[in-house]
Amino acid sequence: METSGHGRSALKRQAILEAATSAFLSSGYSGTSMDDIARLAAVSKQTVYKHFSDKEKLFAEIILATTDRVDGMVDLVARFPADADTLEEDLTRLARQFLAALTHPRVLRLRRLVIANADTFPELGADWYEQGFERVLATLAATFEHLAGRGLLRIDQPLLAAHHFSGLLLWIPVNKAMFYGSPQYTEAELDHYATAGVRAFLAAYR
Amino acid sequence: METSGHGRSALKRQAILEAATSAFLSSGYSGTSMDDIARLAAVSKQTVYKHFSDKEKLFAEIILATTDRVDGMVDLVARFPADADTLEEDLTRLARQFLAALTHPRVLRLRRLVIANADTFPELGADWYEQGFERVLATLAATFEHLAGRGLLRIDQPLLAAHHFSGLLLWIPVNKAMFYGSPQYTEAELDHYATAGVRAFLAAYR
DNA sequence: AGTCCGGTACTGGACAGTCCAGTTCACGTG
DNA sequence: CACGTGAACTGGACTGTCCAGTACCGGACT
Repeated sequence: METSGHGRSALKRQAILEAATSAFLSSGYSGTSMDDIARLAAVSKQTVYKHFSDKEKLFAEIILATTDRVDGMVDLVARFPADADTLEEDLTRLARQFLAALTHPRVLRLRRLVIANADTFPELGADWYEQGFERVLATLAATFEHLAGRGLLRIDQPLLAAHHFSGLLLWIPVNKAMFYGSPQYTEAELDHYATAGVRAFLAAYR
Repeated sequence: METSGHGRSALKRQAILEAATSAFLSSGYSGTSMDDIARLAAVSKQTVYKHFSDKEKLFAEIILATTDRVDGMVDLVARFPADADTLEEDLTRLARQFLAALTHPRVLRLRRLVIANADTFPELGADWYEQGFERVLATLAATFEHLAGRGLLRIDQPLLAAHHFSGLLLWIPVNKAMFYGSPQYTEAELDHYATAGVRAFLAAYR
């Protein structure tokens, strides 16, 4: 079974995945019917069932597919420059990119979707957290440890520091976004969260 | 309509509320049927509908009823002692109580329930956040401002400091709990989160 | 002509909300 | 202390709707 071929079948499969993703994201798991998905993909329901044995499998595939996208974020963190002169500036830029990534409406809705169905699909929530979040945090911890080795930061528990870094940045906007529909943050707001968070982080860990 | 009377009707109403709460908390909104609730309350379905016009109203009432419980937390924060000698100790105790309150399994499940249905019941999510979370944060900000006035903390934006305080403490455990079923944290883990978070906070804000 | 594939109609089950016929309970009256 | 009365409650049947998953048919391509 090829995942990105160009045959008719592969194209239909792709169309179904895209339709299902957008449907699940905007209406939730139980709010989306297989008929909706088929209609949106311009495909018969039969074809949907030919590619995915049931609704749960389709849902799981969509959620897990999104964990690839954290690779970019991991690279970003891994390539963080260790330059004493521009540390605050560099950290702020990194923070800003964190915030942009995690307050992206699509990511927020995905997050809500996973949380909402964590009871029904326990392994999905765990996978998402481990493959997505913990991977970034581990990389960030390694980066901090490296910076500490150069004497740029004073850190004894790198992973804890990484948690604190993200907590300072993300708690407010992400938390709020979970309870409200999906507030679009302005650039200025995100800049403010980034600079304030980094300032507090450096005050604590430099 | 008395809310806590002892008449037959009031007792039934109470039974329905309790049954519905536990059903919704363990099975979610759409996973709970009105028949389930009636059965669990040992009451006829008709009686349920006599007290609550429909499922949405019943759900809303349950969620909003829980916002009262933050009063205790608000009091706790408002009565925070301004003593220079024991500041770290006092803050750690407060942090520990925050953590205990927010990692209580019931609170976590409630939180998931609200987030999961924030699309369907937008005003519920907003209310919960504002009546619950923001109230505590505002009180905490006022307390910090007071401490800053006494020279115990160095704070220019009290509300931001309150956000940072809670972010340092809660981001890890709450975030994780959203994605996993409901991990029971040990006392030792919570102590660790509290002391580490407070240490970082004081390093940044003292 | 045979084989595959997509569309449509169907099945079985769940569930919100209604209706009704009969029962229990609280309570004031004789 | 009986008795009657009205309100609240019960059990269950019923309607209309929605939906996951399946069966079947007719047309296209080979």
